[in-house]
Amino acid sequence: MTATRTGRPRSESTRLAILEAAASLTTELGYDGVTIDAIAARAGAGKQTIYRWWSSKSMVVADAVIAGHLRLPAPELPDTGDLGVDLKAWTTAAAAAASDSQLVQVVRALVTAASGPEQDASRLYEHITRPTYELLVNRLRRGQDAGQLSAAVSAESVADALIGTLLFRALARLPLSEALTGLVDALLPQDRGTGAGTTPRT
Amino acid sequence: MTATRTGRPRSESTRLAILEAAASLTTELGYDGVTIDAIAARAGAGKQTIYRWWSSKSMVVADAVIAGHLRLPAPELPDTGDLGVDLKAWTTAAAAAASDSQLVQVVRALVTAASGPEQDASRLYEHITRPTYELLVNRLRRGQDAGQLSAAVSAESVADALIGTLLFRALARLPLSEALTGLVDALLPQDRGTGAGTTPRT
Amino acid sequence: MTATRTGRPRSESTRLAILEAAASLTTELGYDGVTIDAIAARAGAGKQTIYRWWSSKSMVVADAVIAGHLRLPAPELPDTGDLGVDLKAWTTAAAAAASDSQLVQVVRALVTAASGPEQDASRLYEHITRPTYELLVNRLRRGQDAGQLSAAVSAESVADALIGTLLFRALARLPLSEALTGLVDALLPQDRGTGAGTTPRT
Amino acid sequence: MTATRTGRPRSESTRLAILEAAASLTTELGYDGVTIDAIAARAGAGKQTIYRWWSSKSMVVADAVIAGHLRLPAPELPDTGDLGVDLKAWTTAAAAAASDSQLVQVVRALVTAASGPEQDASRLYEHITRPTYELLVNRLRRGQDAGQLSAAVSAESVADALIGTLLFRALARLPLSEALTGLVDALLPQDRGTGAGTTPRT
DNA sequence: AGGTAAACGAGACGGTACGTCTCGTCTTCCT
DNA sequence: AGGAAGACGAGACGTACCGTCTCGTTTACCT
Repeated sequence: MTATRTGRPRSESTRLAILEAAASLTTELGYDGVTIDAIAARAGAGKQTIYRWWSSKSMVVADAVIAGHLRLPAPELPDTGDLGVDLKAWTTAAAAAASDSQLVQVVRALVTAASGPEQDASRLYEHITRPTYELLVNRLRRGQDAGQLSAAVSAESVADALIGTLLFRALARLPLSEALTGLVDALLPQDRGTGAGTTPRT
Repeated sequence: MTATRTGRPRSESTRLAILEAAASLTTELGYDGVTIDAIAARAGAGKQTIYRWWSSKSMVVADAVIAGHLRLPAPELPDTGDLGVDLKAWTTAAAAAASDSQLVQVVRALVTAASGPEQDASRLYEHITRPTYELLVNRLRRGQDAGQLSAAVSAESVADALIGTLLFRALARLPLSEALTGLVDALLPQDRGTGAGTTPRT
Repeated sequence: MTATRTGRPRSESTRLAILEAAASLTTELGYDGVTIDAIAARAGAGKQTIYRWWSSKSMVVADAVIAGHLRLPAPELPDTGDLGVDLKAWTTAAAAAASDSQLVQVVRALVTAASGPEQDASRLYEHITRPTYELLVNRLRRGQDAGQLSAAVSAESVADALIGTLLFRALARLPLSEALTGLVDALLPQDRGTGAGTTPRT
Repeated sequence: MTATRTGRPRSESTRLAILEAAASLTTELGYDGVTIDAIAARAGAGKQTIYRWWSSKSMVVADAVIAGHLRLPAPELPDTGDLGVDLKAWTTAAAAAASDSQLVQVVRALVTAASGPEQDASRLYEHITRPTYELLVNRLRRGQDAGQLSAAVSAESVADALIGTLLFRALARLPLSEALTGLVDALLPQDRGTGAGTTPRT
């Protein structure tokens, strides 16, 4: 029994223009550089229109990410049947993403946004972090089923370690590739001898 | 051949008062609630005196952390000779720290500060991140020497994974304890059977 | 074809509150003691609202003068038919005004304001100086028509001399009354024998 | 009983450098643009040295004027024996000075400085205004003795009118030449027919 | 067709904090 | 003791955004 609303309906084109503006401004200036005024100006919208539908800057940016207007550093994770090969592919893609300063910019924006109200943070987690996280966990579980990863280890913990390493070294501006390769090697001991990662780093 | 400086020397007491004020305001109001004006007012200093020595709010707070005016979530890492036991201790301390919202607040401040100019970021890394990182790496290396961790894995990668997991789950406001326990178990397979972590999480 | 303005219209009550605040602060503290911050605070307005409509402190004060919120040292000039009598009345009123330090304060503010951008200066001239100037010139012309002032002299020059004398001696903090009386006597020779001004000053 | 002062004597070269710096800065930036810091920097002096010997910015600038480091708009007043001719010469020189924007700048600086403490103002009057004023008065008195100006008029009032007109029209940025010419014509009626001023201005 | 109601753009509003500027004082070393 | 250097507390400056508040206009649904 949805109350039949009267009055002018919400403008879809304005909604899109606002998300688009938020996305491009975040990419260009980083999260802190984005302002509601600038979003409104670029979108050709009134500020009130933004405040009518979103509670804060962080929610606008979060929605822009969720709606896909902001390209996200979500490395692909194939499933060739060989977990080691697949994780190396993910590692390579992640390292590439981390070397793209615009993507890192967006990550920092999301970290900052996630520092905001609990409600905004969980919305971001649900739509952004969790999909990647569950993709990893599921692939790891299939690897365990195939005997490529010990069934005794926690797939979630491995996913945490992979994503955490990615996040830590990206934020700290440290080289990423060897760290992830080394981690995969440490977790998949039987993979010995196939990659650069087998040589302990100095 | 230090250039003999002339003019009134920098006031040490003012420097300390500013760091103290920055620390107490961060604790009370959180990072976003801190303003340069408030720091200056509480420290009994002029704003210019702050801007003369620090480039931004984040650097003042970072210096307060470095100088120890703000307690940092730096979990202790003992060396009992048993790497598994020591890492579990570190894990427990880390989880406790992550459940202290004030400490998490400070971490977020540091992440923000690390998003600034390269120079500021590396200063932070040198003084804050690296000590913890190297502590972990060294302990892990001693564990490898004692045969408690495979000599084939990269100690750095393991440290990255531990710190990364801590950072990721703290920022995402997810429970931390099991993730770290599970990771330690995964990395020290011979430790099987001694902890709660052996039961795969659901 | 007035451009149809959009957006919230300018608040008249705020405009008045700002002018009122500027006027009272000038009277209380003198021109130099007035600050934009104080005007905003007393008017209950934001600073930006002041800067949106006025280019500088001096223009706010000038507008307060123009709008009549600040009493101006504008001596009355009657028209009794006898130019000598009328100018003596103006002289007396001017001398009284010049002995009021608050009024002199305002004059100094206006001189300072007139030192600013050409546009501001001419606005002040149009609204403040010229009315007084033209009043004098017109009265002098009627005196010439009545044969009380030589038709050969320039009425404008006489007005310049009167106002100039007033300005000079007020700024130099010199006694004003005798100077103006003496000037009137010098310009209206037929008025001989009626005033104190006939006795040369020592 | 002159106390024989001990210690290092005041540096004459520094005193001169400060006055020189004050003069050049006033010319370049106008009175409001001058700062004690800038004077100190340009003079290669410490700020304390300035504050030790002068009470305020206005006194430094005033001293610079008095000491002749700032060229003043002091028109020459010859004495050919013909008062009309001499005043016309003065008028011409004054008009030329008023068209020199740097000189007008200095005049405005002095007006502002004269708005300061009574003590500073009278010092300025004594050294700057009065010499010019007395020059005029004396020349006018000699004109009266020669029968070229009515002995009944007040020489001081005429001097006030001349200087006042000059000041007024210079500050109001109005053309000066005709105003002064017209005034001279009005005061020296016997001068009829010799100058452009006889034609009433429109 | 006219009326009602909500969303729209624009932009002014009261505020807060910013980072800069200048003031007049203070502190150090040097001459 | 005077002087150059320059840090200090204080506080005003003019700007940038915030989130709110009118305006006039537009676009739907409901008589």
